[in-house]
This record gives sequence, C-alpha cells and structure tokens, in this order.
Amino acid sequence: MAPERATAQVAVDCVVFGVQLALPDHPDADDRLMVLLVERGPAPFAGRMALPGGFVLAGEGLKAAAERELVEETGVKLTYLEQLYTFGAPARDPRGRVLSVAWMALVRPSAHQLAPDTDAADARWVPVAEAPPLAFDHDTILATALERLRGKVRWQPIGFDLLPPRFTLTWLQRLYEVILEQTFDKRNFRRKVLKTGLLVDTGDRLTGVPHKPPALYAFDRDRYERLQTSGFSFEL
Amino acid sequence: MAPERATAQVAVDCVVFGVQLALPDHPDADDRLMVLLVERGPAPFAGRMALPGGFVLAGEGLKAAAERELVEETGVKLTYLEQLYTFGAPARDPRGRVLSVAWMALVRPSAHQLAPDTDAADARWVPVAEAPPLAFDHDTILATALERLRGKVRWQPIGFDLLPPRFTLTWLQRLYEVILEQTFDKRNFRRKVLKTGLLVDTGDRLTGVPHKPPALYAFDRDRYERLQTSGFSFEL
DNA sequence: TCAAAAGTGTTATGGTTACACCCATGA
DNA sequence: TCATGGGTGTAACCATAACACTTTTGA
Repeated sequence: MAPERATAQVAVDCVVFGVQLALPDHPDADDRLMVLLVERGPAPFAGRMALPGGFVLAGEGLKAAAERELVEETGVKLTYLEQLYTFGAPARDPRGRVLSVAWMALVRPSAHQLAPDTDAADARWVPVAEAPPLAFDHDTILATALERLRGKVRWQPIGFDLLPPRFTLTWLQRLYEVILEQTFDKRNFRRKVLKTGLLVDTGDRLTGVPHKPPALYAFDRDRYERLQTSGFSFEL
Repeated sequence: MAPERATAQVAVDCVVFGVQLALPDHPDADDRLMVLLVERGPAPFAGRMALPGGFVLAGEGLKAAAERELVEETGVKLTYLEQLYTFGAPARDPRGRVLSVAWMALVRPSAHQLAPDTDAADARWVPVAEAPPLAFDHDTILATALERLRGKVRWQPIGFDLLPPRFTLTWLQRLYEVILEQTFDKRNFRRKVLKTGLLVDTGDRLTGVPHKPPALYAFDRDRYERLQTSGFSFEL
C-alpha cells in the first residue's frame, strides 16, 4: 500500500510592516515599527490576532491571492509584495493540511485606510515590539519577516513608499533608525545616502518650523529602481 | 456562488549544485558548476530533464519530502537543504494545480553516489552552462537558484562540504572562481580568507606534487558555523 | 635544468569612524 | 533671547586593489 500524496489547501499570509514617522501631517504619530494584524472571527483561534491572509482560490496566482486577501481583510492595496517563505509543517493548522506561502511589504500606514471588507476581521496596526501571541504559527512567520526586513534594508534602498514625495534627510535617517533599532551619526548618514545618488535636492525647504528650515529631497525614481536590483551596502 | 478554494498537490523540487574540483583524488574532474538533474520517465515531459523532486506525502514535512525525493531519485542524501522559493502559477503543471516548494544545496559530487531508487529516474550531473530546457517551470527555478547561490556565496562561508577535510588555499580559491565565474588575485584572496579566522593551518603539506608543496588547511568548524549565521562580506 | 604552482609585501586609494560647533527660524 | 533641530569638515584608521619575483619540488 503506497503512502498517500498530500493534498493541501494553500493559504497566503501577509506581513505588512509600517512606519509612520511624526511628520508635519501626522505630528503625533507613533514612531515605531508596526505590523498590520487582524483579529480572527471564526475558529480556530477565534479572537486572537493573526496576520492577514486566507486561502488561495482555484485558478488564482499566489501573489494575487495575497493581494486580494489583504484588501479584503484590511483594505490595504499593495502591488509590491515580496515572497518571504513557505511554512508547511503538517500540523501547523488544526483544520488539516494547510500550507502558507508568506509575503511581506513595508508601507506608510497613513497612505492606506484600514477598511476591512469582511465582518470577520478587525484590522489594526500594532507595534512589533508589542505584538501579542498570534494564531497558528504566525509568530514564527513574523519573526522570519523581521529578520528578513532588517537584512534587506542594509542592501536595498527603502523609503519610497514610506516618506512623502519630498522629505528631509532627518526623516530618512529616523526611518532607518526605527527599522534597524539603532542610531546613526548625522554627518556620516548624510554623506552615505547622498553618495548613492539616490536623492535629488529639490531646492525647496520646509517652512513653518521653529528652527533652521531643512532642505527637501526627493528620490530619483530611476536610480531607486536600479538600486533595488543591484543593491548597495548600508553600514554606518 | 462563492469561488472555490484551491486544493493543490504539493511538490518539492531540489536544485543541488555541485562543484568537483580536479583534486588529487579526482584528477580529471570537470571543473565547472554542475546541477543534479534527472530524466523524467512518465508524462508529462517524458524524456526531458528535470530537477529531482516529487510530491509531498500526507503528514510529511516539506523539507523531509525534499530530502526523501532526492534520495529516491538520485541517491544523494543531504541534511542541509535551504528553502529557495515557492512556485505556484496556476498552470505550471498540466496535470492540475501543483505548487512547488523549491530547495537548494551545494555539494561535492564525489561525496555522493548517484544511485536512483526508482526506475523512472536517470540522475546526472550536468554543467549549469549546458543545461537543456527543463520540464515544467524548472528553468525558472534553476535560474532563481543560481542567482541566490551567487548572492549567498558573498555573504556566507562555503567549502565545508565541497572540499576534502584538508585542502590548499588554491583549491579554495578555485572553488570561488568556479561558482562566481570570476578570477581573484592570489595574494588578496589569501589575505582575505585568512583574516576571517575560518581556516586553520594543519602544519602539513601536500606531497607528491611536481612543485613546491602547498600547506594544507582545515575549516574551524565552530567559526564556520558562526559565520554562516552572522555572515561576512566577500568582495575581492 | 625545466616546468609548475606556492608563497610573499608594498603602495595608493578610498571608505569608515568619531567627533563639535555655528546657523536659521518661530515663539 | 532662547530652544530647536539643520547643517557642515577633518583626521586617524582600515580595507581594498594592483602589482612581480623567489622558492620548492618532481620529472
């Protein structure tokens, strides 16, 4: 008697990190690394927080499923999810064999309205440092994503989707400091990011601040996209 | 009428890279980066070369399935497969919805006997540069693995499983040159690898060579494992 | 004695780190 | 005038890159 091939349901789960800096438009934002979680309605794990996600539909691609579930459960619409890892321990879901293909992204919370479609889900940004124990093996997924995020940030430019179109170098520095949980020397940070050629000085300055008005920069989109592929090293 | 959840079969495929340097024990080895392929027996793609792999069994973990299929189809027994990526385009397998969780490894061919268990498979090492068009989307999987391998090698030590327990620095250098398809300066290479503290001079020399007998080194296993996690930079 | 690979050191360059003060503004 | 963050330069150190000759052996 030959052993059975596994037939599995396929789920996707999304680890969406968010950083909302306290900028002029959101002066009282919580300056920490957040993750987007939903509260589960149905069993199993009813009432627990979980990563947004759900089952892949017949004929649907994996990434498309992740994007769809994210919109349905949170209202967040993304197009640049990156595949993280696939979790497939036989007993990871009490309902039966369910694989989860996990995806991740990094966004600016204020650029997205939380508007879950399904009544099941109550979507919230939660500081990563304060995330409660999650449903299924989502703690492991989150930990894996965090490790990947911190590695990735040292290799690839970030900020395009996390900052307004024009921003100060101090904001960019704060972004890195929040994500990497370390501080950088202002002069060295500036030298380094300016040397990438990633930033364009718009010539304008931020006004209305009770100190010397800082210069506003923008990303050079072409160069940004090239550096996303080719990478650079970001040690400070 | 709600759309159907997909139920999929789950496959694993293994990209096993091999480098067989021309060392004293294998003086006429083919000094190139190889990949382990099998010839498919059954349809679809009967007669085509493919990555070794197959279906996950009920109750079986993903990595365990990859290890099992690799032994069954090629006789190669590994314990350090690394998950690469999950391929799940709806039409990637003509038989129906089949996800493939791909795994990769880098080994020394001479350390493994090719002894496929199943009559279906004829296992062979093929130079990556000469791989024929493969079954399913295995060309894409191979390309993804190659890219990942070249990135990884600049970050993590390699060689433990690719060289004999005691080896010369020239062999180690050749290994890097074969994998990265570039040459390095001998003096700079030595300085760099010795500085990692990864290598221990055994005090012995290789004898019987028609030139100055080279020193034999070994890996410091502890340090090797620590560097596998923490990493280093390998630019020459 | 020849062929083959081993082994070795220096210099120029550029990146990294550490560090402190003056500037422009709004209140 | 004060508080706040913006903005700037230098020196010491270390890593990298480029480069050529002598040594040891077996045949």
